[in-house]
Amino acid sequence: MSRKILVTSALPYANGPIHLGHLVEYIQTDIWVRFQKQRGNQCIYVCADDAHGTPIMLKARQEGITPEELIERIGREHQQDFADFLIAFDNYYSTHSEENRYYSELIYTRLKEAGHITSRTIKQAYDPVENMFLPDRYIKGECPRCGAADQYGDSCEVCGATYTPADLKNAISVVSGASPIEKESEHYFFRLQDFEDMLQAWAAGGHVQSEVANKLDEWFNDGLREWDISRDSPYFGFRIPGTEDKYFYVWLDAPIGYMASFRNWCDRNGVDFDEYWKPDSEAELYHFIGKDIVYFHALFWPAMLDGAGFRKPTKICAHGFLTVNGQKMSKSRGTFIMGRTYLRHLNPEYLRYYLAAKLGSSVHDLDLNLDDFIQRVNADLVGKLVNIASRSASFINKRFDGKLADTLEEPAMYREFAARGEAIAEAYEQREFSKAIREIMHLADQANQYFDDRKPWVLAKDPATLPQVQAVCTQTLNLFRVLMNYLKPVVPRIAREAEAFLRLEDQSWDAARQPLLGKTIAPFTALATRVDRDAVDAMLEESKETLAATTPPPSGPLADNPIAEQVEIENFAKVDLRIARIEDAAYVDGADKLLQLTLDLGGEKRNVFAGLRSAYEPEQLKGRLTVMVANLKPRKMRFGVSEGMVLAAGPGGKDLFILEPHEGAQPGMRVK
RNA sequence: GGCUACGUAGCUCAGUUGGUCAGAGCAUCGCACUCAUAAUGCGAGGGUCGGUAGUUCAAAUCUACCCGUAGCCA
Repeated sequence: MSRKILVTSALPYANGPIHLGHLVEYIQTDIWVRFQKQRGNQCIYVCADDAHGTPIMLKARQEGITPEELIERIGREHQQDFADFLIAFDNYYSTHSEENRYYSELIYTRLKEAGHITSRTIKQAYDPVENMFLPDRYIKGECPRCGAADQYGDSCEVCGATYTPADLKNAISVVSGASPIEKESEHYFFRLQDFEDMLQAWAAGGHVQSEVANKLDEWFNDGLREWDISRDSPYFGFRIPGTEDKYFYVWLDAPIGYMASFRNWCDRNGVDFDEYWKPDSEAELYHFIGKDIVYFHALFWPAMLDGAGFRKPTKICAHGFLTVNGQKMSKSRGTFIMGRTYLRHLNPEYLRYYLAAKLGSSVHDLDLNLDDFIQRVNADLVGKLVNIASRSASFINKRFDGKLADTLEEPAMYREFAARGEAIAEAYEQREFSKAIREIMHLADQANQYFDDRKPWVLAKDPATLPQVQAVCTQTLNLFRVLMNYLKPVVPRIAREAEAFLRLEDQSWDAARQPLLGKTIAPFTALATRVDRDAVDAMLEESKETLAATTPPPSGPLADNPIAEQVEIENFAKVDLRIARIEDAAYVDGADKLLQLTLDLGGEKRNVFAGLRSAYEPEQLKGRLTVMVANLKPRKMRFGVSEGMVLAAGPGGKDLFILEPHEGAQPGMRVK
């Protein structure tokens, strides 16, 4: 009997492009879904862009467009990337949709009515310039433990300390550069602890991997706490019903996006949504996710569903992270590879094959070793598998007009190949893709051995044995056909081309039980070409370049010191800037930062103390023109009175650069 | 810091409950073959299974500690 299965991959965030790390998950899910469909199950694969939250709001602002415009563009790019990697979603949607608003409000309302929502006032970091509350990642400062500069508000990347934004020294808002203040606000909370017993029972019921269950036990032992689900305006998201300026935290409506995307698909395909989501649903629900978001999917999500009267997931399938050449993906090494960059140089099915060959059901990280990738794809896919068809088809095409023999040369062997299908299917079902691939390649070895043993190239030389050649090659092509069928979820396009070559329709899993006999096949054309090392190198090179070009360094002058509030021109006019000649410059006794400058304003002389000593020798400055604030109120300092200031740029230390006018400017001229 | 994983031949990985478990593929070397996209077949070399100490008749497999790697700490 055919199963009903709804499958999701985690929703990619709509603020940047898909990279190879993302693709592990979509490829893993897609292979599993294609397998289920090939087995004859009703399997629906939905996904969507995760389109809400502060980062999207700010990125849109930075680009000078609306959040809607941003998520529309990113969503389009995501879908194109997925399509080109042969990820076959049944529906790809967005969390910024009416269906999602509906289900978010519905779930929230039901949770609230059941008493699972509370509210209270909390203190939070607030940007007084931008008038917005700041997530931890939007506050930077010095680590309170080790003093490292430029650390985020939640933890220190240098020493690993964790803390709250209030602990940071010299904290600034990344958005405006202002010092954050603490401000109170009412927040809404989801009482996760109400679901502790239910979650413990659920987690013990085989719905998560053992490693994940361990992790959950740890969390259970710590005790579950309520979850902050509201954010204050301004926020790009859904407003919470019954409030004026509170929004659902993006992580509340993101998983609900699974339902919304499915609902959207149901409405267009006449399928009953409730059949899949009602509490006693017989349909299966699988969520493929990265191990970093287990918390949301194995605690909050089942609790929300349970509390709102929906079914819980059948299984949470968490996978590990992708490393490249044994290390975290790195921009400087060129191993932070975008999906699009890969596609410009390499065949998507090769990545699918390589990842499948290494993917199991555990949460282990997996490594894309590029040397191994080249060898593996060339040896397995081209040398072993496709070669089986290539070497046997040439005889059938040349000697027998493309016609297969009427009987198999070794039927027992064929039956054995067909019988292995169940074990391979079981490996796919359990998400042990690497095991399935090992099995398939082991069979491919046997097919090559068989062909070698029969030596059709020898038999073909003697007219008496020529008929045996047809039998041997028919046997071999039949073996190839079985193997290709087993590998079809992984390399759908190659499999489709193989089907075309064998003049077959789209093959179900069991189709290969019946051998192909007596039929005429098409001429063989190359199904896969070898990976060229130059293409891999070019991809790495391009990854270095595009990242250098497209992603501005996170700490540039504008990021470190954002542009200040607007001022009226009258305010600017109050500042009297003049060209001045540095007539003399000298060190100041007892001051390690200052230089004493004597400035000539074209008649009038000024004495100015400037903090330039770390960057300039007095001799470098003498005789130069610069710009000074001429009407600055004189200020008495320990070393004398400073009558103005010169203009310079830079963060300080050696990096200070005084302004200098173009040729022709005269001391005393006003700058405006 | 606490916790969770992981550390097996040059590379990528298998190794169910401790007893032919020291393996596979690729890479390397030798031989064979020439049908095939120089693709295949046969064979060989290569690891004291991160380290140390235990439990046991017996440990890659269990325990403790240490070293290294990755992640989580809402």
